[in-house]
Amino acid sequence: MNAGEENLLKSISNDTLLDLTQRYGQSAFGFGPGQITGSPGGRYPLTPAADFLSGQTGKSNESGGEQTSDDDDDRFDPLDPRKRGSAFDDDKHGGPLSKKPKEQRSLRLSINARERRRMHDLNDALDGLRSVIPYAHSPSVRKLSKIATLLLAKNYILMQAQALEEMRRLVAYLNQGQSITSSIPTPIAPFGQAAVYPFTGSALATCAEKYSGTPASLFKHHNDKP
DNA sequence: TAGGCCATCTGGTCCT
DNA sequence: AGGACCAGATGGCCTA
Repeated sequence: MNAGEENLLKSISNDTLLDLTQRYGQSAFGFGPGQITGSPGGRYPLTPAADFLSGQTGKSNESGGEQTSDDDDDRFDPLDPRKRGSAFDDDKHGGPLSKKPKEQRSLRLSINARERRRMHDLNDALDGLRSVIPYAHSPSVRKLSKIATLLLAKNYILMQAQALEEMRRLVAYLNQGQSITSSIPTPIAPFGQAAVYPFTGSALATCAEKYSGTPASLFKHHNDKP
């Protein structure tokens, strides 16, 4: 996780994230301390969540499209240096393609366009992933990097699986207690008392928070690497 | 200025 | 043969 994403965590939510960063720190992303070193900022502009979400609006599925030429992609901007591509496909720059036959050049441009669309589809899928995992989507928060998105999603899935498992155990425990104490009503011990409640302390102490879907609950678990 | 992140091009490989 | 997928190379942008 870079410093930009560290800042992201700090700006997710004034209340929950303060607690989050203090308790779980950077390991919430699943990175080890050694992987945090360097920590120069990310390149992301202060992109609102709606910014990359709006990139999906009105977007057709280009993978199944019939467009084949190099300039058919509406997201491809020849005037934008970051979207224009390298000088290799520019005759005026005398790139390798300029020495190839026109047919080969045309084929290469077609392949390039296809690859570009494929990568755009991949990025759209990543945007979709960002939109469903709980992290701040406010304009003041940087967009998650690709690697951070994947790691955060992985932790989120693992946390949800654990939450589900503990919920099952909770239901089983309640059902069991009901059958045993049906004749003699006994007060049930409060959550968190491990002596009478066979669940992990973390599961009990933050039961409500755990299932509320807050970022804190997301970052809390599964910091270890497989 | 270094390093992180990204988009794009490119050639290779595999699959249909 | 054509398309999908992949990884390496390259260069631009941004931030500390």
